Amino acid sequence: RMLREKGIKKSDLSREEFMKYAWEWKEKYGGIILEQLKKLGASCDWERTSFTMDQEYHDSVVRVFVDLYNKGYIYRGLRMINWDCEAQTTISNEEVIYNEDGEKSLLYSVKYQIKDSDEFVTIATQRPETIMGDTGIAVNPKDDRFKHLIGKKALVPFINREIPIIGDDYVELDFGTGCLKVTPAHDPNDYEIGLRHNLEVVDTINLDGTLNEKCEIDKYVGEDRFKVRKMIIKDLRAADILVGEEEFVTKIGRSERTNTIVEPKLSLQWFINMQDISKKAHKAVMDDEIKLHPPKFKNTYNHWMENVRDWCISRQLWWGQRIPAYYFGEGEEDFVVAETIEEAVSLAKAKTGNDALTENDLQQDSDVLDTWASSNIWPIAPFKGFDDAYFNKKTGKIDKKKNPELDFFYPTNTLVTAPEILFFWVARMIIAGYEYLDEKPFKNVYLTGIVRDRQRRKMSKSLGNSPDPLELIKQYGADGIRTGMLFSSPAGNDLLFDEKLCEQGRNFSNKVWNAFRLVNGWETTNEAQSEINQQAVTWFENRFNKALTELEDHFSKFRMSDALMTVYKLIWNDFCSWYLEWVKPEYQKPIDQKTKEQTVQLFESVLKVLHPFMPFITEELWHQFAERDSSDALVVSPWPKASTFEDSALKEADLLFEITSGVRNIRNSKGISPKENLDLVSVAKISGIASSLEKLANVTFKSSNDKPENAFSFVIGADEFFIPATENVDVESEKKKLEEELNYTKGFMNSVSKKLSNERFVSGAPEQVVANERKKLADAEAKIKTLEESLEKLG
RNA sequence: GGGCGCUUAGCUCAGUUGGUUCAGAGCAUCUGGUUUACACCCAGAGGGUCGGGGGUUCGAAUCCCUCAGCGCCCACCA
Repeated sequence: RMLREKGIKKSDLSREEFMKYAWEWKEKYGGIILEQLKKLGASCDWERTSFTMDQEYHDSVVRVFVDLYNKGYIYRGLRMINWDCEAQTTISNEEVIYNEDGEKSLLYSVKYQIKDSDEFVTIATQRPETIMGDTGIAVNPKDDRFKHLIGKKALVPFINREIPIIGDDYVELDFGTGCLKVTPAHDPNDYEIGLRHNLEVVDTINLDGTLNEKCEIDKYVGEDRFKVRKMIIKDLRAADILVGEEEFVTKIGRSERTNTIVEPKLSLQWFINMQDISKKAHKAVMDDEIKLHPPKFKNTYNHWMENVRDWCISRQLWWGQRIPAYYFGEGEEDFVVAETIEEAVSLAKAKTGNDALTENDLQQDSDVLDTWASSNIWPIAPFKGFDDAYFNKKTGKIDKKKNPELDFFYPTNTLVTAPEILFFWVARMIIAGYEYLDEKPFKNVYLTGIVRDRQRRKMSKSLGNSPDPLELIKQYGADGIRTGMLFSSPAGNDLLFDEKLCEQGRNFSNKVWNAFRLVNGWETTNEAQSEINQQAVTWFENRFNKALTELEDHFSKFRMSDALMTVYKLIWNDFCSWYLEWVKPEYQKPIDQKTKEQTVQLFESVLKVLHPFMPFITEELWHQFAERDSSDALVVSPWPKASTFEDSALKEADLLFEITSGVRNIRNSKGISPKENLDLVSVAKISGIASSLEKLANVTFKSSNDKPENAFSFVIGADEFFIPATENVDVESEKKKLEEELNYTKGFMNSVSKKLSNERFVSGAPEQVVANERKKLADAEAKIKTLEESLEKLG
């Protein structure tokens, strides 16, 4: 495409010149991609980049082809390819241009006589010039109009060839006439039908687009196919068997090079027989020896593998590994397959018995291998697995024990790739892995989503909706972008890229940075650690371990955005909003030495779990907290080990937070400033956390059985909390609030007791579930009692 | 046409074998707050009949059937 934009046509170039341009492109853009990855903080071994067209890799690809050929997996077979009659060459699918609006064409209806009968069938065709290549007529077996004809013979107009009428589902009931002429040599679909029904192949068109003598009508021989179309229409009309002409729009393919209409042509291509070679690869995934993430792709994989088709590996291109087949004649068997031309010569001599053969008598296949036929050995080739030292040519197996690098990297942990190449690439790597090492190439396959924009459109050059990574990094920082992208990549779904998420990521980096500024700025004192701070530290240690356990679970299931969200909430809500506020000394006052040290330690643990998402800021802070050299860098520091956590410590803090929120709620709704210290009265037994509560909620706690007269209140569990008011409390609105809560609780209690009075529930449900319901009932009853008493008091 | 999957708050998505108040999170929205690490911020609130209908069950977002809509992969109309 780049060359086309420069106005250079592929036909103007030789293979060598084209390759030069292709390499230039690769050097330029391959380099840019690597630099972008580095800027984004991808943690890779940059010394080990590899490329499938590197000489060594190239040699491995050729070696594999020869090996698979010798093992009998590779064969030559017929397949439809695109032929350019003017340029006299095959062209790849990419070089066929389809006019988006289609081109107007005519659909002709032609009568074919049924043998030994006066009956006719009418077929529809765009290409009457191929009539002489017809070797069958197909109808849909469900078509009542025609099914009585199946098994009979029809006669091809003018030449009276007898052709069978067959039933095939391929035929549409409501297109054309419902009868299809089958011309296996000149149409890909007809070829497939022909294979299914063992139809003869009659190739009536020469490589230059003229008809040959196989069409059996002398005046057409040597004439161009389009001229013959005009001639035959005339003849059909004259014979009174052309019964209809209908205009319709068709998408016809034209050659990019010459703009001539592409001729489908049967040609010998190279195939890999997939049936046997793919069996182990199929089983490995079905048995979870290799795990696909998300697991739904297991179904897709299974279906593909069960119906695996032979793989056509030759491509009519220049860029790629040339097929190492060398021809010495025109016959179907007049070729040899060899890694080098020298070997080919000696093989050819042996095959022909002609000792005079030289390199000049051999012609290498002009096609190259499908790109996936080289990338399928990606887990092996970069580690030189196919070198003579490790690859046994006789057995066709690799001994990885002799190759420490390969032994170390094979199998690798996880392959990260896009779902649309699950078959093209992933499945074929697995197949190659079992073929050459009898072992899986990787343990996990993580299939990412496709990056789309906010409107779910794919990122594309023409839409201009793909942002420049470097520009984004300038705006939001690499950490911000990574975080933004991971926020939006739930496992197995497409990744809806939105700059807003990068902004959220940037804000998060900022939050972390500000937390650092706070902690780093604390002066210390020798005072003993207060009970409050000690409680806070204990709580956060437990909270951290719980989050770490969750995090490990998410990672093990490859749920990246969930993992990120766990860390995000741990830091923003638990560490910053609760913990730091809990231990934070008064303005410009010092903190005790022990709490500061513990806080820095906790902060460092938090940095560790954040590091995979935000490598830059976490590494920076890691070195701000202490003098550390590169061997102590965060990126190589050990991942924290999840230890057990005390649920009781977490529960106690939950109560603390709940009461604090209750107080804040009242402040908010009554317009009381957070700075104003309030009295908080309750019978609740919270002495253990009272001092922490006083700090976090800015209250003075008074344990008392007396309910204050003029007070705001809220209920937690079965306990009521009062904040005595200085002004008169609106009794009605307090009552209303309590009544609402009472109603809700009563409704809840009803549903629970209804459940418990159901004989079948109590006897049917597991004990644990029933016990839980009973507890719910008891709690609700206690709460109702409290609420009712309070309402009574309010009158 | 064949196969796979999806439909839960305004948006993007969690919800593991049906049973802890299970209807959730983040963002967005709304209310109040700035000499105190952070307005790129703090505190709080509202918001969903879990696509429609039917069934199984003591109990369904979760299992089954059906209808509707959407997406992806493969094969593609003489």
